[in-house]
Amino acid sequence: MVEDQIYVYHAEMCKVLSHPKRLEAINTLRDREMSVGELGERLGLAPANLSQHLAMMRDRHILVSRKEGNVVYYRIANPRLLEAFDLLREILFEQIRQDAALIHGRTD
Amino acid sequence: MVEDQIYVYHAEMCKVLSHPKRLEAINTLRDREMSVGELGERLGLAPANLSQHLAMMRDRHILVSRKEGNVVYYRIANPRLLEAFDLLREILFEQIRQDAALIHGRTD
DNA sequence: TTAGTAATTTAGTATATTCTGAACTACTCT
DNA sequence: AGAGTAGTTCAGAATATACTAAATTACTAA
Repeated sequence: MVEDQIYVYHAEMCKVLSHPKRLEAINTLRDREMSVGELGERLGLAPANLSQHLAMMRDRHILVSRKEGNVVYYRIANPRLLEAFDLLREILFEQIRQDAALIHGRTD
Repeated sequence: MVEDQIYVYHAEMCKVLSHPKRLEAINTLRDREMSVGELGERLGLAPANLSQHLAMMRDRHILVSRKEGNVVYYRIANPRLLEAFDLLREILFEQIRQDAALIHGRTD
């Protein structure tokens, strides 16, 4: 079925989003593009490792890059992805609050 | 940092969502709860395999289960998760349309 | 042209995920 | 109690992911 392909594609996108440092990279690029060097410092990742994460996200069209001289800048390809990022995060916070309330015996 | 933990938690959630059959299960449970047997038939999964997927989603509070006699029913724990599911899917469709347009030389 | 810098690619190892079949648990019905 | 059914758990093999260090590419500037 062609429907199956949607699930595969959807799952692949989620797989890219399923690493803390990739999520942090996306969130760090929220407002502006950034060089690989600067991003590496902020995330605390070795250049080779970061480069692999970025290539993966570029391949999935999550990020786009441009080169200026010696420096490569990455930015979010589609700002709408941040909507999905924020929504899921909001749902998670809600869930964490509920779980915490359960542990502390609250019902509100 | 405590901020790091959010990324880890967010990433773990995405990891659960990063399998086509798990996504299909979520989408199949959208409107009503379903027994493991019925779900297995719909998804075309072996009982052992499905059971593992379901346990994983239950552990992450994506699904909840209830037992009635011999039969176990699963349902979506938090309907808001479907909002995130639908939003990401919508973004993906948009992206696929754009990629297709590029291949076919359109600019609209 | 040479030395240096930014980023990427490659190769290898360690770890995690997925799936299968067999064993097991919990329940029903006779 | 015994046979049957629904679902789960366990053990393993196959595959995929993540990270590291070393080699490589593309560029800049002396």
